Amino acid sequence: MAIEENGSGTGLPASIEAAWGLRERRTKGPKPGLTLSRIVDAAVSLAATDGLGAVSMSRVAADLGVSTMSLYRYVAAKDELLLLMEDAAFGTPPPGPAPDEDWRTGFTDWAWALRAAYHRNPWVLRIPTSAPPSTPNSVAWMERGLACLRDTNLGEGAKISALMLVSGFVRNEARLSADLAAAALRTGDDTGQSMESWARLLRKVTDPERFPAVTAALAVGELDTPGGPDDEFVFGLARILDGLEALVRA
Amino acid sequence: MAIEENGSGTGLPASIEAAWGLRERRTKGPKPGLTLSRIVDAAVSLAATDGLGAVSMSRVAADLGVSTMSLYRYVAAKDELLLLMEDAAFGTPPPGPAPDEDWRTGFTDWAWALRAAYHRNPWVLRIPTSAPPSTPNSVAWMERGLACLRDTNLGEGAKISALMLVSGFVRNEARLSADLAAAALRTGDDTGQSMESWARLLRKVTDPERFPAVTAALAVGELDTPGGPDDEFVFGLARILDGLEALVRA
DNA sequence: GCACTACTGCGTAAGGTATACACAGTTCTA
DNA sequence: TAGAACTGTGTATACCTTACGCAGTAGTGC
Repeated sequence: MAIEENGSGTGLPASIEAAWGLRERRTKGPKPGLTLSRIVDAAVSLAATDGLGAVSMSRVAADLGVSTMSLYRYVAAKDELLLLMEDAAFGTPPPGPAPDEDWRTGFTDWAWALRAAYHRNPWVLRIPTSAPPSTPNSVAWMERGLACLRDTNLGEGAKISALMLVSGFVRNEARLSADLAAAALRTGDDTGQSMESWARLLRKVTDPERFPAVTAALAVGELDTPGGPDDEFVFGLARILDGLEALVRA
Repeated sequence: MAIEENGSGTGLPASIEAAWGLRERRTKGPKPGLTLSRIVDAAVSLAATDGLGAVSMSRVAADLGVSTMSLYRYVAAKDELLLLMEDAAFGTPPPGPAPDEDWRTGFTDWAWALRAAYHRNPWVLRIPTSAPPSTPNSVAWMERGLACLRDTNLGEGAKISALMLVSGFVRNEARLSADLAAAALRTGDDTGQSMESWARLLRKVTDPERFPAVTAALAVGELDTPGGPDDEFVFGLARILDGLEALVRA
């Protein structure tokens, strides 16, 4: 990602500044035939249909009917395009909490909304992360999350820590279930049975002597009947929010 | 990742079965000049010095003094090599909890040890994840984690959920601090100041009207003085374990 | 000892990737 | 109207993974 020193001094790449609405376009040369958002949209729909692996500069350009290199007039490197794709995938966050809403219900809604965004765009999870959030929608999501914690007695640092804790959890959980779904697709099972096939694998490979705890877990057979697909998420979120609540009450 | 149907029927790729010690080697042809572990070691030390991006099949082969294609006699695809690299990076987990140890202290130690493993091998965080853990050391780490929860009243499903919750948190936290360190390296700040430079960026870009909560957080200035590098980890782990403890006590 | 078989390592090549650079054409500004 | 600035594009480079076929080697069965 090329960070060039430009007038605005944000240290952001030019394309990201453009996404923020800074950086008015120069009026000199020929009118651009493309827009940053048209490029990003094309890349996003490509990722949605064929996966992130299908997103190459040439493929995106071909879908837009332009040459590969013309994309580089809008984006300095592929990294930047990926960053913008991520921003587009998240979109505008849902409205913040109602004025007198309990912080916990607001925060819970926020977490579920974030999870839904990942589920809508699972390819986002395959984008290699590079830096703290700096794109408009990412920061907007952050804003909404922080707003939920507004009326707690947490310090600002703690609020941000709590936010990172929950958003990290959501991302992780989404990644896990996406991996599970992908593995299921590879082995041909349907998604519900992929936990089961993992359990079957572990049973074949773990010896009870060396892996007593794993063996015990497998013995109960709870792994084979995974229950609803939301269970893992519900469990983890409840634990984290319980832990936060203990802190807020203190 | 090519999954071929072989005798053992684990559904695992041949190289991973070899890592488990299944699959005795055939004695027919010429003696192999390489070993799986020599290949993995070379790849790991390459990643350690030059980053995961430097790990290409040709580069690894060159470091071993063999041709690129000979690696494919030991590994069916690069994915498999990456999986084995990850397994090697984690290594054998520390011993499990003492017999009468409190679950919480044992679990805490486990989380810190996992974090240390990530910090020793930050390139692991750049490996795209693909499936639930199925390599020897990964499962061994899982075993040790589950062992900590042995004497709690949690169901086996809940134990696994708790394990995934904590291990996901650790991974996420490690990824975050690695990203921060990488960003700092890009901008030339030292690592301690990278939070500060992120705050500076946000200040430039967020307008108080649209982003009141973010602005408030920035105003306090707590972001600029990040405290110790462990703070975020300590905070998150404490919250999660508090949440788990509430469940265990109930 | 000899054929057979299975295996190893390697050279070549195909098809993909990102992107540096030069160049022609276009549009606004002085 | 000249010049500057900007756009799109073609070409070229330097990578990448990996499919395939071939030559050589080490055991096995006769």
